This record gives sequence, C-alpha cells and structure tokens, in this order.
Amino acid sequence: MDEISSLINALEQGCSKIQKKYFKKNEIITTYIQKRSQICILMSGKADLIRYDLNGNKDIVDNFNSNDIFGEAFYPVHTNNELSVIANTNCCVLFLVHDDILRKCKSNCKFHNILSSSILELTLNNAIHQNTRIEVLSKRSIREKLLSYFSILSSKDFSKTVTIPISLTNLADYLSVDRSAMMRELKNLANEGFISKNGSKIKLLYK
Amino acid sequence: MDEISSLINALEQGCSKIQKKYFKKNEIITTYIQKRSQICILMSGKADLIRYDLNGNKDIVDNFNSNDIFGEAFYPVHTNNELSVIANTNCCVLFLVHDDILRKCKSNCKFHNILSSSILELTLNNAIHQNTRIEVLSKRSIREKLLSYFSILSSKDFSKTVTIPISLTNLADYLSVDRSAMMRELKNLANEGFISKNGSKIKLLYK
DNA sequence: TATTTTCTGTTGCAATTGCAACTTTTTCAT
DNA sequence: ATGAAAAAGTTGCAATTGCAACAGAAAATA
Repeated sequence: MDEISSLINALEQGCSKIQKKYFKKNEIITTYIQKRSQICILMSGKADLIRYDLNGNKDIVDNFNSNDIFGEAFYPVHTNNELSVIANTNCCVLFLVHDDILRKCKSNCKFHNILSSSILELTLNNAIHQNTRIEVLSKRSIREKLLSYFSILSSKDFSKTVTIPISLTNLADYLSVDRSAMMRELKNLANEGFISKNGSKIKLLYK
Repeated sequence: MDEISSLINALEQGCSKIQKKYFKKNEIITTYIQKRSQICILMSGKADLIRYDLNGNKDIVDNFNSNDIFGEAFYPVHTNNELSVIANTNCCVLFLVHDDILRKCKSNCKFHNILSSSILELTLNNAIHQNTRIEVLSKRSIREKLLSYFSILSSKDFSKTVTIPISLTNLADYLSVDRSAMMRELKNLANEGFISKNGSKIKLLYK
C-alpha cells in the first residue's frame, strides 16, 4: 500500500517522530492507558485489541491486520476497563504521536505533509471498516446479521460464493452473538434454502 | 472548534477546493452514489444519514451534528441500498474532495497543510464516536447496552446523573433494539434498583 | 507423532426480545 | 389556539436468542 511506503520512507530518512518496533507472538504491543495521542500502524502481522472484564474474561474488542491503524487516539476516554493490543503473530509496528505530527513536526519536518496525508488515508480506511461493522451489528436478528455480512463479502468478491475469512468462533464475536445460536441460524438458513454451506464456504442462493 | 476555524479560514482566503453550501430543513445534502472521495463537514445544524430499504422503510443509519465529518469516503462501496444525508434543521456544510486535498492541492495550495491536519483531527473524532457505538452495539442484551451507554455518558459528564441527549425513540435506534422492549428494560432496571428514571434523566444507583 | 488446545457442530430449556396494538403525553405547525 | 404528528409508555404473546453442556474434528505445539 502506497501510504505505508511513504511512511517507511519518511522513517528511513530520519523523521524523529516515528518509531518502529518488532514484537513476538503474545507480546503486548501497547495498552490504551494515558497515551491519548498515540497512533500505531501495523506494518506486518496480526494483533487483537483485548479487554479483560470485571470477571477476568478475555473479550476480543477488535482485531488488526497488515496496514491497519489503531491506538488510544481512536478510542473514547475510559474510566474503567483497560484495553491492550496483543500480538497474534510476530508483528512490526510503527508508533507515532499525533500531536507531534499535527503540531510540533509541522513546520520543520519535510515529511510532515506526506505523513499526515498517509495517516488520513489509513484513518479513512479504518472508518470504512468501522462503518461496515456498525452496519452488520445494527441488524436486529442473527439471520439479518449473517445475511448482511455475507452480502458485503459477496459484493467485495463479486461472487455469490463467499469464503468466510475468519473462524466461525470469531465471526460470532464480530457479529456479537452467541456462537451456538449462530450455528443454529446457519443451519436454518441452509435448511430453508437461502444458502448452502460447506465449512466456511457459503453459497448465496437468494435473488 | 479549532479545526473548523482553520478550514473556514482556508475557505475565506480562497482555496478553490472547498465549497460551502446552505440547506433548509428536509433538503437532501448529498447522496452516497458515485462520490467515493467526497468529504462533507457539517458546520452548523443537524442531519441524518438515511437508507430506504427494499420495503421502502426509512432507516436512520447515523446522525450528524455540528463539526461532524461524513461522506461517501467513510462508507464501504455498496451495490444495493442507497444512502442519503437529509437536513434535520437548516444546515451549513463544507464539501471537499479528498483526492484534491491529498494530491492535486498538495504542492501548490498554501492551505493544504492546515486542511489535511484539520480533516485528520475531525476524522479521528469520528473514529472515537464509531468505536463508542460499536462498544454499545456489541453488548448482547438490551440491559447491557443501556448500562454501557449510560456508563459512557456518565464518565463523559463526570456524574452519576445523566441526561439522555436524544429522544428515547432515537436511543432505541442507536442501540438497534426494539423501542418497546427497551422501555420495558428501562422499567426493569428501575424496579430492580439499578437506576432511577424521570423522563430522559437517569440516575445511576449501582457501584 | 502424541497430546493438548481450539474449533465446529448439536440440542434442550429458560430468558430475552421483537412485534403488534394500544393509550397518553408532548411537541410542532398552521 | 387547536389540530396533527411525534414521542413516551404499556402489555400479551410468539419467536428468537443465550446459556449450558455436550461430542467429534481439526489445528497447534511439544
């Protein structure tokens, strides 16, 4: 992706406001505590945004892939629960402080322009992903959530046969529904002829 | 807000890439059809993002207030349903094309820097709102959604007494639950002593 | 390769939710 | 000021969902 290359360029050429770090699987990349203007860019690998609730249950709030942008800057100020980003595989991450980018670095760093444009581009991508998730989460039944999710996959792939790119367990998390209830609904959809299902390969049979 | 002022400045001083338009209540501000890089900033007024579904039902997808940023640039490419932004009150809106901002305007417009920074700032705010909504939508019961929503309001206002800033009908939409079921759950929460309620004024009694 | 862990798939049951159909109250527009 | 429209509030009932508790398959790890 173009934007990332620009960032790397700026970094290599010595913009002092960017840091590049490597993480091994299961290492903590960052926590969302008092780093209000921290912005992170995942250059390679996969990571999860995790919350441990009051009962100590692990709750996967979000997950990030190559080229995703994240960080406390994207989150509301929280009093209670703390969020951590954990490496799911080995990761390479860029760290920047958006105050630096927007203000201090502005006048004197020749990479500022390209940086803020790149970050804006990534942030817009992030917004598109968020709106996609809001779209499916705002459906009121598991059936509608599934169909909406499949329909988005289908229009992305230009195909009536879609392959769910994550595990069904993670899909249930993404849709915020009980996994077993989701499995049941998948079966119902198949029985009623709306889809045919083979593992995570789904064929849409309607319209 | 600072960012908006900067934008107005750039506009007044004649950046050719920005347009400012006024709308009366119920007028269509924009549609999300083939304007992939359109970015709009609501300078004053209120507006709703609307979808008409297959049955012709009006569905409020999102709503915007002063200083909110929106536009097709924030939305996934859709094949089926079209989205429109409708003025809820009289509105003043800035229109920009993000390709212009990021590329064409870059080298020769002296306002480019301040523009891209401002847009980034607004886009980050937008991401915070989206993540807040995802947070409440991803709760699995109406009760949890309500408590999560109240808790966010409460930590924003530093108070255990919160006033729901929108109508209960709109709150049900925001939480994506049936309005009557939400009313029932509000009553249950009150009966069980978790909250006390007087219209849209809610007092949190737990912890 | 053996073993542990994660993922998939199922089902009964109780609790929650949506839906429909109302009445009452508040707000808006003429 | 008055009638119309929108919002708040209520309830019964049927459908959906979450929860718990499994078994078997697949994947990861030692």
